[in-house]
Amino acid sequence: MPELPEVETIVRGLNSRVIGWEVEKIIFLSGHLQDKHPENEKILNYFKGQKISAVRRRGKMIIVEFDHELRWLIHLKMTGQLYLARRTEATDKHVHVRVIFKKQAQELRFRDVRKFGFWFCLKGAELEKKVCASLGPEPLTLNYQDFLRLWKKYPARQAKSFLLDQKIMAGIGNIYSDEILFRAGIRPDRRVRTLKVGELKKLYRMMKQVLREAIALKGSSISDYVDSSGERGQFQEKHRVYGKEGATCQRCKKGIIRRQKIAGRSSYFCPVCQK
DNA sequence: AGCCCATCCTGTCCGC
DNA sequence: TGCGGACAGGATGGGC
Repeated sequence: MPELPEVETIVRGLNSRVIGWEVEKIIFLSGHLQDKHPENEKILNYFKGQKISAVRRRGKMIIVEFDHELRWLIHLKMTGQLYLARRTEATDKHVHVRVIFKKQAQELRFRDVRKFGFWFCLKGAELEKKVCASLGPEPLTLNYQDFLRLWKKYPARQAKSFLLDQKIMAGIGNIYSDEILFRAGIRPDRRVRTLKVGELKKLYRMMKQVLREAIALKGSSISDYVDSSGERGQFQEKHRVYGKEGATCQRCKKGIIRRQKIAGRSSYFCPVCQK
């Protein structure tokens, strides 16, 4: 579900509110998180009385830090939500974790319909090791020289697969890869090696522009996504191709937006003005 | 190396 | 109204 702009929005929202909040109690409401990570159960008590010192994002992962070395590593995958709600507000069967804070009417909830998401506790060093081993650089802080190095390293990849692979760059998912490629005028199945300098520059520029605009509009809400206050994003209104199969292309007014499985995912593009 | 597929899970939507 | 199939913002591991 959430990609970089959505996760960034959640992290910013939490950062503006929960810093210094003291954990009183953590309640796991369903077993699947502990089944996958039994250490969660063992170290639960460790967080009592601890204050949140920072909430960070790396790719699509959320990291919650405390004043000691144990941290939470959270991934929302397809349908995960992480938001603040009043303690008295009803939960449904998809809420899997509740974090109660001392002297706070709001609690932090982790809700996930499809249960693909994870939430577990790691020491800082292990967490950094795990995250660094699996994630490439952040697209928003990547400079053009390093982007060119990545382009040289993966010549045989399809452009879509290049953008989607978290080991190459971390944070872009199915929606934003399509929106970036549309704005760059590049077909998702173009081989990376065939991209000309002008196209590469445009791809780099559009990657940053789309992600920044999406963050400014607090992400895309297609079905499940809500931010840390339970609010929907607005960037879905700016989508030009994602989910628009059969529509006339807004740019060239000639092409009909096509859906095709590329890089294992439904991909939307204009067959006329994306080359 | 890179692509495709199935898999983890639940819900929704569409056609018959 | 029911039923089956396709599909969903992610990531991984196996096979080719």
